Amino acid sequence: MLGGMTTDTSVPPGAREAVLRAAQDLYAENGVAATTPRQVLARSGIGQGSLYHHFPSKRELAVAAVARTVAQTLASAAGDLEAEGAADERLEAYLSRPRDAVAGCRVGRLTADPFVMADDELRGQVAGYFSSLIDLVAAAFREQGSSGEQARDRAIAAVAVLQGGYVLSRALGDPSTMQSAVRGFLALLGPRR
Amino acid sequence: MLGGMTTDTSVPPGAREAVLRAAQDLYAENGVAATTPRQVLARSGIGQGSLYHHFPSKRELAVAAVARTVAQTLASAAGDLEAEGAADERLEAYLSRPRDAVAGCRVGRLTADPFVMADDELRGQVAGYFSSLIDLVAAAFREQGSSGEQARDRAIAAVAVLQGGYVLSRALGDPSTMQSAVRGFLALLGPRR
DNA sequence: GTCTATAAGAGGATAGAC
DNA sequence: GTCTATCCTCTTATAGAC
Repeated sequence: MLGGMTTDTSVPPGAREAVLRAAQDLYAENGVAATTPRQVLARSGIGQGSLYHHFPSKRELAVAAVARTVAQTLASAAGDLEAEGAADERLEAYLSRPRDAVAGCRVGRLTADPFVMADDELRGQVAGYFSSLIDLVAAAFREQGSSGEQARDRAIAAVAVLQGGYVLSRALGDPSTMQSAVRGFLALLGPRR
Repeated sequence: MLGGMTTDTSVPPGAREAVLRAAQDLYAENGVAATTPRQVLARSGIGQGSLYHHFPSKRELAVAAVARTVAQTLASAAGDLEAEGAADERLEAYLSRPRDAVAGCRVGRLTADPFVMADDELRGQVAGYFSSLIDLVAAAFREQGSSGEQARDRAIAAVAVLQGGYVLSRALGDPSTMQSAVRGFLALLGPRR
């Protein structure tokens, strides 16, 4: 094989690629509902009709672009959580890794997006992301010694701290708020590891 | 005095009141950006020009409606956090109180709203809410024995768990996810109280 | 496949009668 | 103060030439 297809971002541009990347970036900035096809065209540099040649509607574009964002974000998390080494170190590495907190979470913000929440498939993509992420984190907690229900509650709390950290950093315009949230959570977790 | 003015919701309707309440509800459902003046008119039952008689623009309506939501939500939190009794019990009561988690946080969701984030005053209202809320929670942690920086980190983590709990409950369409997040956090907090 | 031009509708706001 | 009617712009999507 000559490289994966779903998440490879280092490929010759191409119109379809350019459109998808522009859409992903614009969704990260303003969400799906507020992003117009015109904006996607302008940023990707292609012409009017070309967008509708590759994607029949705004909705189909959103499905494709959100799928990529979900796959990329999940792969990145798995990279930390399924790395080699002790489970507690992997958890700490994942939770405290650098994040552009003021920009917000590309997936989490979609839970407030009316266009996404009104569409079953888009909604399902977001649900799938968090379901998988929680499973990954819960597996690490189980490995580290927590058992069953406790591991799952801790995993959900951990992912919530990150998502809430994004919300607070964004609200306050302060990247350090995410760090405080993670530090506060890890301190509680720490003593008994 | 005959009752407070800023947050009283039990007052004769009146057009301005009806408009504000309709706007607050619609913002909770779809956000500010996606809520049209037409929708506000339809839900409040008033006529077209009447909206613009009370509020010069969509933006001014948003400023007034968001101010009310912030004041109400903060007052509700203060009710729990500044009640009588032990600080740890007030914290637990606040964190585990019933919430419509799948609906999302009326204030937190605004951090993903492009209309809000593009406007300094609206953005400032959201920042003020979280700043005050964190202060309230941090005060309780300090009272309960945590000191200085640790109390603040814990407060930020606690508020993040709630905000992230809303995001996860909404993403998964499952109210129990908020409960798991809070349970996971309280379990870590519990042993050393 | 890509472009320019354009149509149908919704969004935000205003005019002016009552 | 409240209503109906209306205006202009932007959004989404399509048509059709190249």
